[in-house]
Amino acid sequence: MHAYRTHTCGALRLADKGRNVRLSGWIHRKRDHGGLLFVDLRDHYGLTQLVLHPGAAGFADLDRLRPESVVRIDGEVVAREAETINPALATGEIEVAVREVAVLSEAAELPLPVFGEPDYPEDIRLKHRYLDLRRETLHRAIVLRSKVIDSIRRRMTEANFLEFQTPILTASSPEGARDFLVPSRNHPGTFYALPQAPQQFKQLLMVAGFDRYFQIAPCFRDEDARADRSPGEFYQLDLEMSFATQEDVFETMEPVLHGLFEEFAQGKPVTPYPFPRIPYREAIAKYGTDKPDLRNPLVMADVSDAFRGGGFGLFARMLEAPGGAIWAIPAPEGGSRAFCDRMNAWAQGEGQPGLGYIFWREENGAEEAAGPIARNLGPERTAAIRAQLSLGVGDAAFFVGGDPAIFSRFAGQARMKVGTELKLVDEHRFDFCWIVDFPMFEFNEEANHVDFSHNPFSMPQGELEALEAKDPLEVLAYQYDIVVNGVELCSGAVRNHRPDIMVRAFEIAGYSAGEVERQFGGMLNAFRYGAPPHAGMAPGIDRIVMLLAGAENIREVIAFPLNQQAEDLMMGAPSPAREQQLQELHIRLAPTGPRLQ
RNA sequence: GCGGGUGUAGCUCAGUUGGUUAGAGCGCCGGCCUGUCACGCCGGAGGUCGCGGGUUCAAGUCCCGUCACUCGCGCCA
Repeated sequence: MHAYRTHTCGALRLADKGRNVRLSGWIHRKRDHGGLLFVDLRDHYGLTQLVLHPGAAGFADLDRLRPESVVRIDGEVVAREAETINPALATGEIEVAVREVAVLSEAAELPLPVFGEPDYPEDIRLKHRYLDLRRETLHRAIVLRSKVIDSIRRRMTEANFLEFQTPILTASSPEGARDFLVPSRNHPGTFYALPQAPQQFKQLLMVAGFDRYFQIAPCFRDEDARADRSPGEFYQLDLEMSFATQEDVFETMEPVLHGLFEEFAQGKPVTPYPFPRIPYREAIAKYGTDKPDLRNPLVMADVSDAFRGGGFGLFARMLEAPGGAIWAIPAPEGGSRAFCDRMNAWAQGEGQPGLGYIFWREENGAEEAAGPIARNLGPERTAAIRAQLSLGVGDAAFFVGGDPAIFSRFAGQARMKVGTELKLVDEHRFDFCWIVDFPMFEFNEEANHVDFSHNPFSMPQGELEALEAKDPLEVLAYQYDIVVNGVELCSGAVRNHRPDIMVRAFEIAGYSAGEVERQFGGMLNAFRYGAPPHAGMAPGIDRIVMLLAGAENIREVIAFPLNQQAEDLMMGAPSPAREQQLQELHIRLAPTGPRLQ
């Protein structure tokens, strides 16, 4: 007989009745009736009920042991009486009558319960992560993560991608985040950087002729955490394709992402491909954000014309300022004073002066537009707005005005708030879209010069000609994001593989050719010996799993996450270095730094 | 770095207008119990009300400061 088990705790069925079996696992829960003891034995695979009578060998052990102790038992599979069958359990038709018990590992009193999964403080959960991971929801989420990654590998390999490893100890790469640095022992005063992404290496693999690359790539960025962004490290499905256009990347990855989500969506519908492609400026205008949640059907509209020179003075004045605009958020079936007041109060809570509105109702048999804006604007203009937004009696519209560059973000929040409040957002869907045509440059007001708006290594649309001929702020890039349910999964781009175009692009952003050469000489040189046009992207693995697991927090899909302060409470990282280590690394700490005695 | 929220037993939380000895459920410890599966019943231990200061006859409760946790902003393509 095997040293620990003949079956797992999820395996036994009625057909096994009469078998002598050996099981090992954790004591999940005990129900002690004095003259009768039930024990739920748990392992990765499931739960099996053990039953013991007093005097049975091992009764005293199981009676005494605390939950989460590990035992091995020998016993006989017996059928349960009809009225004691537990339909909630896969093994619920049987139980194991225990003959013998071996105690493999006794558990001390638990710092957090495994059974029942009550809310527990994060710091305790993280400090005892191995216990937390035993709990069913977290255990399931980590299993899901493993299966998702397995599915990604399979799909990428089927699409003719090869998986590569790229260096962890490397040089600072051109992403904009703060680097994690690793001091060099052999080269005093110098540092490796952990990769923020394998960006340059994957491009070099294309230059090296490998055609299609992917990697489940660890990425390191020393930036602060968010609920959907773990501090320090995260994983991306990093990929790159040679001789590929933007459209080629979309066509290749849409089946992969669609198939992946469908496989794990548990019946929730996933956007069929081709996914919608929404230009950046259109996304801002319609949704107020470059990561729109398309489960929300509301689309905003520019209603400046209806207000220009009109009787509603506040908005009319805003429109006189250069670039001023008024946007409307339609609110079908939101046409009540109570709802409009509630939205207005919400806006004030968000630090806004308020949220203007019109709502349409029937009063004494006549249709009427209500609210202060309608009163001041007059019936003609109010009717024009209603027509433009295709609204009717019982509906409302909300208005945001000023400089769209400033208010668009809030308008987007208001769109989501209205959609959520009116229950227009279908939670049981995965809605994909591409955001395309990002501007190559933006104007940095503070520094008073033109900056790259996203990745400086993207290919400008129109290439060198566009850079020479156009206003830089009008140049678009072959740069794209993929968005699911309002979550930005990743961005990607057609890369700029032409040194001359790169030097010109950097020049526009105020960098000299010499500086570009100094900082990115390695990659530029590579492009001087025959580089294929190439493009790629890098969806975040943690966020994909989060969406598929329905998790609110990214720590729920990472086995051993750092806390919000980027500390590992279990292993005690970061920690001070020993004096000898510092000496070897040629490092002397500033007086404020922590010291290891 | 900034803003919001939270902080009372190991955990989740209640605690009235400032007023006697700060409570409940879960967990823990002990006892009883032969069909439970959130087993049940009885009993017990467990509190610097985050910390510091202030107001008051009296502070868990009011005020000021501070710390921790958390969500967001900045930052992060």
